Amino acid sequence: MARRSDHTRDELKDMALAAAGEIAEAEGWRGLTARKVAGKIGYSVGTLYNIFEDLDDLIVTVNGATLDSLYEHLRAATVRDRTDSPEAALGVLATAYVDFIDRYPHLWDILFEHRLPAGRALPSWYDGKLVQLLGLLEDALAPLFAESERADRIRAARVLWCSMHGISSLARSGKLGVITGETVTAMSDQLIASYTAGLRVRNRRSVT
Amino acid sequence: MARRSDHTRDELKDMALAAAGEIAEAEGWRGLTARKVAGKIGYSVGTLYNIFEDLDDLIVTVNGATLDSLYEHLRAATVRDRTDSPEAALGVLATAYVDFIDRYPHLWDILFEHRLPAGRALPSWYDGKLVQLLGLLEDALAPLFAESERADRIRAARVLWCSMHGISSLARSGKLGVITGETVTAMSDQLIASYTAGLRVRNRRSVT
DNA sequence: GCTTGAAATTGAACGGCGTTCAACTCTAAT
DNA sequence: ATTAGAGTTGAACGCCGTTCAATTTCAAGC
Repeated sequence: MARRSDHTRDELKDMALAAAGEIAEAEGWRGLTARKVAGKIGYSVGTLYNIFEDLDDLIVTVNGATLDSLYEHLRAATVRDRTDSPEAALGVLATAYVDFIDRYPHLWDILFEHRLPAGRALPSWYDGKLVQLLGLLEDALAPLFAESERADRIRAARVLWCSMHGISSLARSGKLGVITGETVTAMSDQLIASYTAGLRVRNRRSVT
Repeated sequence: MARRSDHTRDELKDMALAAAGEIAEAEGWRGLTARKVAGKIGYSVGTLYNIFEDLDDLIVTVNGATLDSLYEHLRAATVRDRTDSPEAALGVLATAYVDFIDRYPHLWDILFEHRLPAGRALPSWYDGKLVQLLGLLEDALAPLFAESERADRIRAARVLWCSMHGISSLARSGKLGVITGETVTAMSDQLIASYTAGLRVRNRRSVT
């Protein structure tokens, strides 16, 4: 019931985000509550509402951090495993993507399962982080497109992004029937192989 | 507070499902509560818990009905719009799929957003409904595969199913950047065109 | 027709949730 | 020293899912 000045506003925000991430990863979506986050950082729930608009705002902020670390994870993989074909580059990204989900399954769940209440839009910085991620796919796809086909390349990157998301999402939710880790890999391999083969044909480039 | 025998157990179940569907479609995921469903059918929450194990059980049952009507919607479309190529057949399915989401957006949301608590599995009938739906895709893809390539055909159907789900899901959640209805169509068209083109190339090689 | 046991139904109660806000305490500028 | 304002608290509100003792009715056996 008083000013403490143990931490600055920014420190508080970072602490809350870290705490929320830990709770989410430990207990999943259903366990992430305002009271728990507040308790974990040693403040009352009122203080949490002084930092964040509401729980949705907190979760969206957590998701922003997850997007950042996903980007970093994928970028590191492309740097580590250099490739000489779009197929191989996409394979590296897909592997890293699955790997990320394996490492932070609940953070990934929250990233994509959380929905703002009707009528509320994601903050504007969300788009930037997305563009960054899609950029990795666009780079990988670049050899398949001419300079003038920018729109096609962007669309192809989005399609692949969505498709990978769909495979992972349905697999994780158990809504694809009996699924193993290998099934996911087999499906993403199949997706990349066939989709890029199709792009090559349609863009009239030789299959190498 | 007594036996009423106004309705049989099955009638009650149907009424509850219908009520839940209406509430869900009207107010979305966040508005679907046990008390509201009970109120809408004129019974108390206790009775609801006599019919369903818990809210998750009710939602999963709702989702079963949604899967049925999605199947019926897609099947009707393939019967209505006869086609002569896999590409066209998949186009019809994709259009019907988008159409279904447009008509029952919240039911579709709940179908794919709801997750059972950790450790609980979907009921066994769920798989059957899924197989039925995937069957539609397998049929559409049939001309692209030899009789002996059944596993490949099944996998291709699943990949397409997941991909369409990914596109729709990310579009609906606003997690794809600025998205219009046309973008979704453009992406699904692109997916079908390139993916099938890729399948044609790859299967021509392996078959001949 | 009466008795009786099983099944259906109720609603109050419990603990937890997100969210609000009056009250309080401390900081910093004057 | 005073004071304006920002930080902090926790009780309170109205929801939520879920449980269960109590109550009422039905149907079967007599």
